[in-house]
Amino acid sequence: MLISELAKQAGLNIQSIRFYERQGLLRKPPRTSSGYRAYNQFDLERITFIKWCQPLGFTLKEVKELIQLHAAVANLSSAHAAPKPKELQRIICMAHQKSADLQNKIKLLKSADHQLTVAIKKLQTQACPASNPSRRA
Amino acid sequence: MLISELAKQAGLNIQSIRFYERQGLLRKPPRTSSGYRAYNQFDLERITFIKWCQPLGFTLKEVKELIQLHAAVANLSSAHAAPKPKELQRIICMAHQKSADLQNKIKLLKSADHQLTVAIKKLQTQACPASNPSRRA
DNA sequence: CTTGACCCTATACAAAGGTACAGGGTTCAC
DNA sequence: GTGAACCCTGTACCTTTGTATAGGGTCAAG
Repeated sequence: MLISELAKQAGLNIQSIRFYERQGLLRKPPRTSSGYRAYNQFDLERITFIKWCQPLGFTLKEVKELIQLHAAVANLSSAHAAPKPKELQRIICMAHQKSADLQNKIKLLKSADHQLTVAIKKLQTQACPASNPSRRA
Repeated sequence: MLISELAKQAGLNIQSIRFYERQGLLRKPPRTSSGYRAYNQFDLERITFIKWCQPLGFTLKEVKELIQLHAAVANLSSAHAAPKPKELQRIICMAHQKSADLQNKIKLLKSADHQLTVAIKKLQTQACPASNPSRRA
């Protein structure tokens, strides 16, 4: 799969793919005889993962860490090339940190949503003062 | 309150305050006779609000919209200067959109956190294979 | 009446995350 | 064998969200 095909399937543009490669989020792919990047399904999945992470508020740097984390877990399953204990501890620590961050963010978002919901109710009372829903609903 | 006092109380630097003013997130404050910006408690609260919004993933542009929203709701309470119906509808619509965004984001974050938790468990099994907690815990 | 700690404007720079363009090679169909 | 549609590298540029710096005015203490 050449770069434009990957871009099309992943829904992002060619420049961004090369940018991700420079940032170390995508591997340096093998090249065809004429020097064209040759991608596979794995690269597409990687981009899908990156695009999933971003709206969650992870920076590309953090996504890179998550990819390492994922690789470490995958290695457990494949039962070879397990990381050294120290490295593993670092990854676990990072994962805990990310989890705590996520939970905190969830809490804040819930509170924000609650406040927003209250605000909407107030606004709607104002918007339709004639039809008071509390009377018959 | 001069700008450095506000900066200190709000926990952000002077340049950022002027930047927010340029972006329309803070009002253009009245000036002293020598041209110094004169702030009050309202400005401090505004900054507190901005800083609360940011970790929730709102851009400054969105925060600006939320401020409009908040102003609209505040006007309801003070029972004067209520916005025209059309404007009010627009604000309600925006609020609904934001609420939907928030709920979606919460869902994604929960799913992400779940996956992370699973990953951590797997890693910990690997990290301490000798002490298997499922045996006695 | 000078010195230090403020304030002002304007402009430049920074990091993140892309996006576009210039200048040039490759491939394939006609 | 030439034109369109690809690909390459390198570099420049854009937006967001600030931070820093230059050049200069203000104010209060000593």
